[in-house]
Amino acid sequence: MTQDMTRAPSQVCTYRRHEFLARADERKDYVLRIEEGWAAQYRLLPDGRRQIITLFLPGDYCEPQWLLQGRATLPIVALTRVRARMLPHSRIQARAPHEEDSMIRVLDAMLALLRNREKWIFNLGRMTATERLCNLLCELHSRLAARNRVVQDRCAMPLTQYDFADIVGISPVHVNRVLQTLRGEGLVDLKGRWMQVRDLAALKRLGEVPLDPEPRVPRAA
Amino acid sequence: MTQDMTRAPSQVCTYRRHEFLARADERKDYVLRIEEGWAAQYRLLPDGRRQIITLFLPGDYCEPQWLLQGRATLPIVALTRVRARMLPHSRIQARAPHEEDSMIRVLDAMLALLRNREKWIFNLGRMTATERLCNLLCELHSRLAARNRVVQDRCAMPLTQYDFADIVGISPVHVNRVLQTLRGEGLVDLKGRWMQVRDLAALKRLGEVPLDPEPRVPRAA
DNA sequence: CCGGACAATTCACATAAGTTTGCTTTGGCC
DNA sequence: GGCCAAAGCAAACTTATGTGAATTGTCCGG
Repeated sequence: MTQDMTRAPSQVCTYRRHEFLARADERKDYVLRIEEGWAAQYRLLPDGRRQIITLFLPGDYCEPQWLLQGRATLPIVALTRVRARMLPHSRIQARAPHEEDSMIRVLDAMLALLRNREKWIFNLGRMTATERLCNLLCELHSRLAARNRVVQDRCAMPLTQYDFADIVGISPVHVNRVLQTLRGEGLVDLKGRWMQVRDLAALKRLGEVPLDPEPRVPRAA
Repeated sequence: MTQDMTRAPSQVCTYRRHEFLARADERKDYVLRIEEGWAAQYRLLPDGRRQIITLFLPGDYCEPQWLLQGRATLPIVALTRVRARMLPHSRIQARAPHEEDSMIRVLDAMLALLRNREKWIFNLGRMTATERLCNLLCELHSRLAARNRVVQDRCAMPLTQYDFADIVGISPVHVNRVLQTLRGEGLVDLKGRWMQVRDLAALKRLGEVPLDPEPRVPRAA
């Protein structure tokens, strides 16, 4: 009864698809580490327009901001069945810096996710539909690869074309058009919850445009 | 010679329009607090496409991430003549929590700017050109008002229509079209580096769409 | 007071992407 | 194994926004 709770095994929780990991303005005294499945943080308008702001993949901390703010700001929904580990703040603070789930590590992961938003803003503002989708596919591929979830250029891809649409800010119909083209050109193959990357280099050429190396006086084209 | 440098008067620096406050990958051991003028953090493509990621207004810390990362990631350029105060890390760390420029305060300001990106992502992804511009004008109005820089519904507005375009992700020509309309409808008047808000309520109705109050299963329209 | 550069404006036209609708396929579940 | 809802797909049509290019306005410095 008097054992150190900060060392006790952490609680695992599961969510079904479309279930909420968090609702707006909900109080939170823990952080989730996704073990399995995908989740998304989003904003939704009464007229139905939805924009996904953050994607959480296996291995991601969801949502580290809770550490600093004590509550969720935006809803988070499970895109698939999700298994996650609950990490109470006390537990995180008790970890030594080099340990897993230590404060620094969690904050570091948080910064990485936040830095990524710069890229998303750029994408939404200045890239064409094709570029946005290629960029997203590259991002997912590399994030999954970093977690050893890509084998032989194949990885799970649980996003529906509606999900894609709400990430890259275009219509579902247009997502379909673009994916058809990419498939036709032999770049990627999305089929049955799986993605097969056939030509990663080409995909990167289309989606990961190089930033201007030398700073010039910035002006619109 | 042996006085406490963390209490010495901080250095003030000035930049002319189009001058860089930071370049990509530059090492930084200080944070700037903008005293006067506007600056922008952006990404630029070789083909000329530019997207502004963050706007820094008087009173903002620019760029707090430097505190945690030790270097800039994206270039920052002065949109006007800028006067800023240099706050070395050592100086910030020496401040007590309740003091100005203390670590908590700076980090807090950082979080506010980062949280704002969620709104920008939504805007770029799911709002029409008119909505985006109205939203931006509302944001600027309220940020300036918070710093007591709005008098009688009038405030400085140093952004060119090219700048607007690179913030809300549309073409300069279209910015012009939309602003004409807004002026014609008596909502706002942009003229000669000044903005006059004639109908703030209407502007908010157009730009600050309410988030969906009750979480539903999110789906594209 | 003038010249030059930058900013705003306008117009005609091009096009990427949205909308609507319906059909087909897939896949989870009883 | 078959049913049903969800997801994928397709075609026709509409539209918001982009492009290119020329004109006008404004302002700062010499």
